[in-house]
Amino acid sequence: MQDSSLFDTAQAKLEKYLIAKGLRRSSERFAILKEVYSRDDHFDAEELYHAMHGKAYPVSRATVYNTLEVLRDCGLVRKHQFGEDDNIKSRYEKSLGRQQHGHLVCLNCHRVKEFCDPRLQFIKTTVGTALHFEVDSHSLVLYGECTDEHCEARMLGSVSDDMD
Amino acid sequence: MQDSSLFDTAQAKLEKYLIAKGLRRSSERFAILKEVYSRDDHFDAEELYHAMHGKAYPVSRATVYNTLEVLRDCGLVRKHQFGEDDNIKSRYEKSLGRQQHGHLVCLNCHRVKEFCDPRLQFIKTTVGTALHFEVDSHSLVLYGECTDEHCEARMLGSVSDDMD
DNA sequence: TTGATTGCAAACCGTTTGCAACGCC
DNA sequence: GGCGTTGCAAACGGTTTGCAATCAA
Repeated sequence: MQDSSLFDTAQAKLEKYLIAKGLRRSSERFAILKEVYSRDDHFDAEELYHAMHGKAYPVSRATVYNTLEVLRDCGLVRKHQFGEDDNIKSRYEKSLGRQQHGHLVCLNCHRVKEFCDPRLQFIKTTVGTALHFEVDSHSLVLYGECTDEHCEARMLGSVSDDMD
Repeated sequence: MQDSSLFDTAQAKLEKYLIAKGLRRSSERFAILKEVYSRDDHFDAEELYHAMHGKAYPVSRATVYNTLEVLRDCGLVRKHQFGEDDNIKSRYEKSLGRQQHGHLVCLNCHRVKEFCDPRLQFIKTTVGTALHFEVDSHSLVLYGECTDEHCEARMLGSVSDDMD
């Protein structure tokens, strides 16, 4: 499924969700969805807010937060809190058609990488059964330092694809 | 290693750390350490602040935060951000003599359970190698619903041992 | 028309900070 | 005695909320 059709599918899903819930199909909501699905990074609310201001539908911060919550409710975005320091703000990513994955957070350059490991599924099942717990979702974050060449470069101020 | 000797060890470690760093061995710091090591739950700063006010050394919020940071620096407490809702505050737990573990967070009763799974270590190693990443630490949180009898009871307002 | 949604700014809440008083070294 | 630490309250930053204006239904 390529990019544009992924957005089409997301848009259809949002439309269906809004109608089902009796919510309005405002242009702001679809504009935000479009921006979210044009991105491949883990952005925060402020970054999304600023990105929207270069677009046809600049929106307020309140609408950004409200809409992100709507998109989360209907499974179109995932929200993360990559703690481990004083970085307190939430980060978001599109979720349609992407399986849940773990994250690597570099404590130097703050870039985020993703990974999948099938063994995690076994852990969820084993632990859930052993501790009488019905697991809905999970968050696995590995903190450390990326050892590829971009990292040092980033610390000196150059830009790259998936900052923080 | 039983409880009191665990605190003794922690106290010795803190003392050593403070001296090494040229920091002062204030009574507040040791009082907070004592409270932290008398607990077996995942508490937040506010809970610790209130707990200290029943003790010989009531301390200010500023001191709570400052000291928790000191204890974290010397490896005596771990800090967590159990997101997945609007719960934005950090939670802490003693760490001396306890290996890193995963957490199960019940979305109903907000209780936190712990678990260890050796397979997680393999994931860290595999992923770290594959993605050129030196893993320092990790956070694995499973969200869902605990199915034991306490859960419903808690939702009706009764108290228990490890309220989130 | 009309009630949900938006935008703005003020409120909120966990956490941090500035500064005077305190107390360990 | 000097300077790190504490306590207080005010500031901070991300997020939420109240309310009037707007707009989809």
